[in-house]
Amino acid sequence: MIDLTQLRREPDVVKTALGRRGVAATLIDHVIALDVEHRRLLQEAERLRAEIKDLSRQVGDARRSKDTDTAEALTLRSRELGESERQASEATDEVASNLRNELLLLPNLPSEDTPDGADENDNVEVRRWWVGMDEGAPFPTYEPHQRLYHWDVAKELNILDLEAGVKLAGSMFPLYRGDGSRLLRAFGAFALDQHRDAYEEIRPPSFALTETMMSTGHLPKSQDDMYAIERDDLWAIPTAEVPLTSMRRGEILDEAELPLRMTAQTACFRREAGSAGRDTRGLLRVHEFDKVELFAYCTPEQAPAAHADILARAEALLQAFGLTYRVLDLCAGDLGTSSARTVDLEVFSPGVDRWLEVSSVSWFRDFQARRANVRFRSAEGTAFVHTVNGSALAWARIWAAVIETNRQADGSVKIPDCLVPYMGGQTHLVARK
RNA sequence: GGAGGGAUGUCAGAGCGGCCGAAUGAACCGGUCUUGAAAACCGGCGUGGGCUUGCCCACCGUGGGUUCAAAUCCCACUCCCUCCGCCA
Repeated sequence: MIDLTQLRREPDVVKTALGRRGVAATLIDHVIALDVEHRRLLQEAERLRAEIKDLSRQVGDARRSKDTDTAEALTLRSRELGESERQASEATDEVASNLRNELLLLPNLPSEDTPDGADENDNVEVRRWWVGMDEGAPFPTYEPHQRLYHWDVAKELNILDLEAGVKLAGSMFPLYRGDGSRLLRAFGAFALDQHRDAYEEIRPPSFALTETMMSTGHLPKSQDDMYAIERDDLWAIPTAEVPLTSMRRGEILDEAELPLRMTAQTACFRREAGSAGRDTRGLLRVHEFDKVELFAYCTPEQAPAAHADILARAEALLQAFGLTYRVLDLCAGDLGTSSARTVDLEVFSPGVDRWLEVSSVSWFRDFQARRANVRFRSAEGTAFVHTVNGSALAWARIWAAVIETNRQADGSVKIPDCLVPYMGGQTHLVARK
């Protein structure tokens, strides 16, 4: 949620900033008008309530001094006011609720460093990395044996059974088998171990309350992309960001606790409502995938470093896996609702011959903290924390990229060295009967 | 799923329908005393909102209701504790 006080004080700043993401100025003017109306009604309701409270006190005094006539008269007067107060309060609540609903739909202000642009085509490529780049090696040219789709490689090796997934849960719910499943486990175990030095490992619930989904900004706007369990009023989490951001919801943290860093691997559920028919092959786009998330509550001053740390860790994993990747600075038009600044990581996967998004590292300023009401106390008083988070990493696409990139001429797939201990010493995936 | 008990500030813990945003104690912050510390004593000490910056309003698990007036009475829900049932 954006800061209403800021909207009042500098409406033009907000309009310009949100205009960069395509929000119409008239929409913001409407919110401002609602706010003015709300305060007008609020004052009236509060004035009436103050008067009733005062009369009630007088009734009490009159009753104590056995002045029944005065008490009766005051009671009558107060009862009349009560009706007006009830109406005024209802009107106030209605406008307040409209105001809140509109406010919840407004996205965050992009940071100053976020590049201009309308959509993903305007994202700015910051840099690329590939094995040997530091020693002067050119961008990799991939061999023919690496140009096989991962779903075909997987079939040869019997490590993925997409048909079985379809049978169980419908399309885009993958089922991993044998070493394929073990590889997935290795990814998660390795990554979580890498983050242990600074991030507390959390295993949160896979479902969340509506309120929890509201806090990160996934509701109400992206409702159609979420799986709902209506009977129990729960939602399947689309990322561990959802539970982690709400872990300290409604609390005031001690400044000394910050930055408070956590990591969690969870299943992530996404309906992908807007992308039916796109990327339906293999693991490019799936309804359920495992992901390790890095998260931090921090002070505004700590936020840039916290953001940089998450990005560095995600990159370190990609480098450890030996994958080619690029870093994109997302433009204002492509930013997620809650984010002020986002950097995406995309790996190049030679089989499908495409860049695949495997991480998104975002800084939300106090947008989510305001929704979740997470504050910190310092010498200067209390203020909302900043939240930052990022994937390190989303495993389905990493799995695909490793399978394609590391396929050898003999058809086996070399396991990245860092994962070998997590694969029980196994160095290659080979066809098994 | 059934029966009973509970939910009040950072914590513990009072609270009669009427100066109750809330006693008291602890913690914490400041001061006096002290060479220093402890003790003692004095003062301070929740969050949010509105506007005429001094006042007003809201908040005692959540949401409704009764009343001139609700932390207090009534209803529903949530969570915690105890017991029974079921269960990986």
